[in-house]
Amino acid sequence: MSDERDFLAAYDPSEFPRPSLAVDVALVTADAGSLRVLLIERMEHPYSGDWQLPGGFVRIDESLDEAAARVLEAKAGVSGVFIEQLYTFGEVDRDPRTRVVSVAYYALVDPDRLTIEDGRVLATISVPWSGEEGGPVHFLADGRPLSIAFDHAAIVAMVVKRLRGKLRYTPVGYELLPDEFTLFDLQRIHEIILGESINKDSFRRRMLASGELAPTGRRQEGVGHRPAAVYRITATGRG
Amino acid sequence: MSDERDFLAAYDPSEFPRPSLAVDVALVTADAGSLRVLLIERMEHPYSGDWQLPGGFVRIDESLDEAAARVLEAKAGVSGVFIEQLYTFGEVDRDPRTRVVSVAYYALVDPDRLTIEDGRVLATISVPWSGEEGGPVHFLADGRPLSIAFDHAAIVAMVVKRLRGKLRYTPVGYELLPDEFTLFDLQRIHEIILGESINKDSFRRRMLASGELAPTGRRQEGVGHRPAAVYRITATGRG
DNA sequence: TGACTTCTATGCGGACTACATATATGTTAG
DNA sequence: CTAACATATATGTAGTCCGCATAGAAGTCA
Repeated sequence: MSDERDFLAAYDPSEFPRPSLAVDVALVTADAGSLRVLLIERMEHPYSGDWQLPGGFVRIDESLDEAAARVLEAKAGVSGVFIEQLYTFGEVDRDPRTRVVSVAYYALVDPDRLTIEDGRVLATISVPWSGEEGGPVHFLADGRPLSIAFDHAAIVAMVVKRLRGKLRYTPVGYELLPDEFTLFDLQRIHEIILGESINKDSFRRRMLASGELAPTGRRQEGVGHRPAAVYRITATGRG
Repeated sequence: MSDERDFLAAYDPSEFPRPSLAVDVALVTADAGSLRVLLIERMEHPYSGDWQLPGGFVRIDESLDEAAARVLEAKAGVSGVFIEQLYTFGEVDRDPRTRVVSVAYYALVDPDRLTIEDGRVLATISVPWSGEEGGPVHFLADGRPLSIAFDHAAIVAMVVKRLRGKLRYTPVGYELLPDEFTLFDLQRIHEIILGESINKDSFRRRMLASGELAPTGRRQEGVGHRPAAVYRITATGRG
């Protein structure tokens, strides 16, 4: 039984080399007809000039969830948003410098709550596959392709797949909207995530029947046509 | 920017303490009307006498998937089965000895392919919640409750939740059956995973319409009633 | 040979969705 | 002030899928 030796290694870090442990966070938004993700420009080797997700090493005295929230706050200035663990990436050569295993998280936020600082970009995610097939995705800023560091493109690809999967049975779209919204706003979010158009009437009926929406009594103003009713989420929808 | 300091820590393990990284594997089977999971009795402090999942530390030169497969082979004698990453558990105090972050995997296997050695048990998983609510699960061996080490009960609870979720849109049940099976065998697997009975006719129609089943032309033998047709999985079902 | 058990096939009603049509309610142009 | 316009909202209809019920088929066993 090698358990004993393994535990010595765990107690004494100098005994056996162990992987470093990091978190990377994909901060995702839906805007202008596309999913978008916050990327940071790398200034150092390796992948200098490429773009990466906000990330950082896990400290010895914080949980993974805490590390992800800390990284999101420190490198994207965002806190208090929906954030969830996605998957852990552990290929041996995913970081050319040293062995780094990364626990990937994704966060969802209303684009109005974001401010983009220097050296950051809210890249458009281009998804060349439909449904939940999976596959690579591409990144654009101002219409030009971005080069992505490490395996971070694969992380974002998995986020898209996860979002599409969750949308079939969970009210994930609300996290990408402000507190109050119209049914069409919500439909637009669903269409952006799924990458396909949705039948308007079915969508309305489904959403209103779900019990997750509560009318505020208010309506849109100054929209040049009949104003839509404004809704917010019920407690059950938020759970 | 503290990246520089963090990277020094990554390069020089003695600079900053870093979490240990382990994998734990829940080897799951369906038998005798219940989901079951392989547990190993602990012989040492902490949790001496309690039961745990097969697990081990991730080596510096192997990927997470490789580590999980190695652990499953070394501690359960099983290889070549379905295995998939589940979730990464990283609460600070989940191991009282030292900080250990664990990437949990789950594996599915036909019970006939298992041999249970000394100090192991194929525990029955008792699930006191329905649907995909989630919540705690309990473990029984020979009708008596087992005490579970670390957070491994929570890991298995998440496996059950994941299986129920996957079953709605994926042919996960095949992994728990031998190569050839009847429709009722498959239905029994689904019922065990979901924890509720399924309408027989709807299930038949749904499965046959899915295109994932191919009749072998053979039938059951010596069953005391009309024998059921024997099926195997098509290529699309296996993907 | 006939009773018995389970498999297999078919029919029917309800629930849900996609698509089509009709009506309501605001803005804007003349 | 009124009519054109645009979109929201409501209603209707056909197709699909699921659950339930019924009936026939194909084995074993007394």
